[in-house]
Amino acid sequence: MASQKVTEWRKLPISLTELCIETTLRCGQSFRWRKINEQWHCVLKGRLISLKQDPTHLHYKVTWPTSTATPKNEHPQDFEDDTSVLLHNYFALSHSLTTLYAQWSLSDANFARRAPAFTGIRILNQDAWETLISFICSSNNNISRISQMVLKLCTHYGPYVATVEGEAFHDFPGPEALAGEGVEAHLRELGFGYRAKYIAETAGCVAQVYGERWLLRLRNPGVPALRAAEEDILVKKEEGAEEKESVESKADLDNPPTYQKAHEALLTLPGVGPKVSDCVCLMGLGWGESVPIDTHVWQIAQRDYNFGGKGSAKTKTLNKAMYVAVGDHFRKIWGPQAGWAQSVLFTANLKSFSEQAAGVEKKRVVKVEEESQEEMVTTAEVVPKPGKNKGVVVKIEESEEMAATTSVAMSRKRKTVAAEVIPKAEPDATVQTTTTRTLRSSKRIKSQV
DNA sequence: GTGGTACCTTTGAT
DNA sequence: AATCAAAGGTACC
Repeated sequence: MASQKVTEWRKLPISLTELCIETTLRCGQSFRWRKINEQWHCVLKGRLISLKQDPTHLHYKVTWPTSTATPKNEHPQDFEDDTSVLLHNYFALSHSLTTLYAQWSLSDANFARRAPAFTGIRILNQDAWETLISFICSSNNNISRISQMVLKLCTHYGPYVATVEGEAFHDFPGPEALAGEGVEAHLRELGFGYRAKYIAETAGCVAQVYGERWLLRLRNPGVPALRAAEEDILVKKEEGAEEKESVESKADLDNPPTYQKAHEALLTLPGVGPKVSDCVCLMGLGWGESVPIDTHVWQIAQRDYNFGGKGSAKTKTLNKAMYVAVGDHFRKIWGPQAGWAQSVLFTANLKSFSEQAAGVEKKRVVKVEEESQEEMVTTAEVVPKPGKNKGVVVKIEESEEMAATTSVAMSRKRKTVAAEVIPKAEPDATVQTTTTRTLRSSKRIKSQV
């Protein structure tokens, strides 16, 4: 412990409206950041990162593990530069959040009303594998327990890195670590419930069938991976593999992934449905147009965007068609980074942030009171309602029509296929017929390995 | 092809 | 005190 290698504090210039770690790290994107003594800590890519923030800068220091005698550890100076790039990529700092908020506020009155209390919320560019497993854990669950479960995964299966104030920090375990024999039973003992099977089976698929590289190939090519060298590392790793692999690799260059393809591909994993797939696309693969529709966003869509209301009498519940319709609507009004805007409203809707929402809402009401009494009446209650929001009323007919066609396409893919077919990036024409998501077939895949 | 229901566990509300 | 719904859903019938 005394032999931990710790760098000095460094800083990146950034304003609180561009990034607010207090909100971004607590809003249910990443489940591993822990706050100790006013500093945030998390292991990313083998190193412990500690963060603190003031109005003008993000301060960070790095703690490297000592015992693991990788050659890199002998040159800590290389790592400091690496960490700066890592943080830049992790927080996706190439996007101007201020500009995005301004655009969303112009095109959406509801966003303009909610966002002022929740500035600085960014979508994190996280590791795809970690995002996948974390959000498999998230089903029918709450943020507090998800965080506990992810912590258990790390302490039981991930490599130890460092200790802060007596608390051990491990990195997130790789697919191989979670693909072992007794993992499912062990995770059940640890309180994972029915998710234990999903995690073990998905780990088996990724580690033994699809290959770890498969996940990286689903990334948005325009968004760099956490470490720029990540793809190269994986390519090198598998260079000695069979010829078939390299052929696939060439085919991929001709067929770059799209959001739709990535979404479909993830659906083949056990425990991954549309919502979890969208979370991985958005936060783990760099697809900004992905909009995960969970119970909260569905509530928002009904309350603030006229979904599931009088117009569409039948659909009170969120079915597959409605899932697509809601996402399409948000993409329409928010544009290519719709998933980023979604996370702002999502956070504003969380119970754990209700004070923050109420606080600014009160201030706003006072302001409005001076200007317009009529508006004041509608917003004085605890739950404000959309006032001048008629411009974004949903065109239900159009949405349902689109959803219907998509639904047919989605259902068509529910066919069992040989395991070898799945890992490949399919040609456009056959995308919908080459995937399966039945538990039986995923077991078959595992048993073939 | 849709819509309902079970699934693990914890927590907060009645 | 006991019971219940909800928690960033998915698989199966």
